[in-house]
Amino acid sequence: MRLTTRGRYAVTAMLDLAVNSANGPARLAAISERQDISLSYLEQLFGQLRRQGLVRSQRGPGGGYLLGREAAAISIAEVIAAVNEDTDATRCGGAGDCHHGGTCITHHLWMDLSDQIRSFLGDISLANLVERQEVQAIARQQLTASQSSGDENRIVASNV
Amino acid sequence: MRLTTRGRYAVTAMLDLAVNSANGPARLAAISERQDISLSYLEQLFGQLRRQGLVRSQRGPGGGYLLGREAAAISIAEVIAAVNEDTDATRCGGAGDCHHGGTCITHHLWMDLSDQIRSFLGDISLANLVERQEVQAIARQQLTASQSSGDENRIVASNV
DNA sequence: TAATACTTGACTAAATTACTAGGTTATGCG
DNA sequence: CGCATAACCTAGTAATTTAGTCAAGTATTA
Repeated sequence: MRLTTRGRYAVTAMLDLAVNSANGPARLAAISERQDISLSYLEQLFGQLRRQGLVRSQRGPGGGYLLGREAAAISIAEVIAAVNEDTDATRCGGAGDCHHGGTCITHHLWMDLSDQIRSFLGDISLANLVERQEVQAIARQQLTASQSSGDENRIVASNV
Repeated sequence: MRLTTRGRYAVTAMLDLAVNSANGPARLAAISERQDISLSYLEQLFGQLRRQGLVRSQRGPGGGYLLGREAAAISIAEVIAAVNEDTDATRCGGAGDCHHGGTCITHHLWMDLSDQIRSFLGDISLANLVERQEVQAIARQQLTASQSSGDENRIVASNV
């Protein structure tokens, strides 16, 4: 499990898609504009997302992308894994002969830790994020109505 | 929070240190040999770890590194953050003016997700890992005693 | 004082990221 | 039909990061 801005772009775009594809496919150009991500870069990412079945595409005018499954059935872990090529080539390619003869305990350990993270992110769905986003948006609107400062108030439900 | 092999190296080395510094400082050369990580690369990583107070160094003959705090008080999140330079420069540097005037909801969302991961990894300590490692080692020994295949049997307690 | 061992900095090859450019297919509509 | 629209594909590229080397230091202790 690798976690970089690339994964963030993917999650961001998928979230945008989840929100904006309710009535018909969403165009990459629109997502690009809304989220300020390079269109061609999005095309690359969505190519990978499509190959993983996370999105479906509709070509031609009026076309665009739709979620491959319902938002509740798409986990953040899947999205990130889809664009990160999962290069888990860890020294000993799972064979366990990575160390001076003995099996490397370290490798196992990290693999397990990695699994923990994967399962953690696997429990968060796009739907969860949309939900949270709406909660945040409402909270923000209410906040804006009562005051006008530009501070960064973190009003966030801390459990996903 | 970035998660790459660099972080894995750091966690691996810190785990080795936790195990092998019980009776006196551990030399980087020994860690390098045991974990098969380049000595000079380790030096870089430990420079950062030391600056964050995660390890203490003892110079001269018989010197080496010790944990900066007890293993139970060092989280995986800290170790990873220490070597990853925490480049969380996310488009809008926390100002919230990243989008076409409006605050980018996406940014907030990702920040929160990132916080979730951070707190998750923050709850796992080096001591937890050592503990698990020992459990695994015992399980492996027992396994080896009963059979002699070279398969990858994952006998792992799934809760950290 | 000499050996040991950490410290620092500069430097490098390879990989990855983020992005651009330019083309090709498919599809709906006038 | 033909044209605009959109996905799709490929190649290349600058910037950054990773992973590592090399070569000098500096501090400590036997």
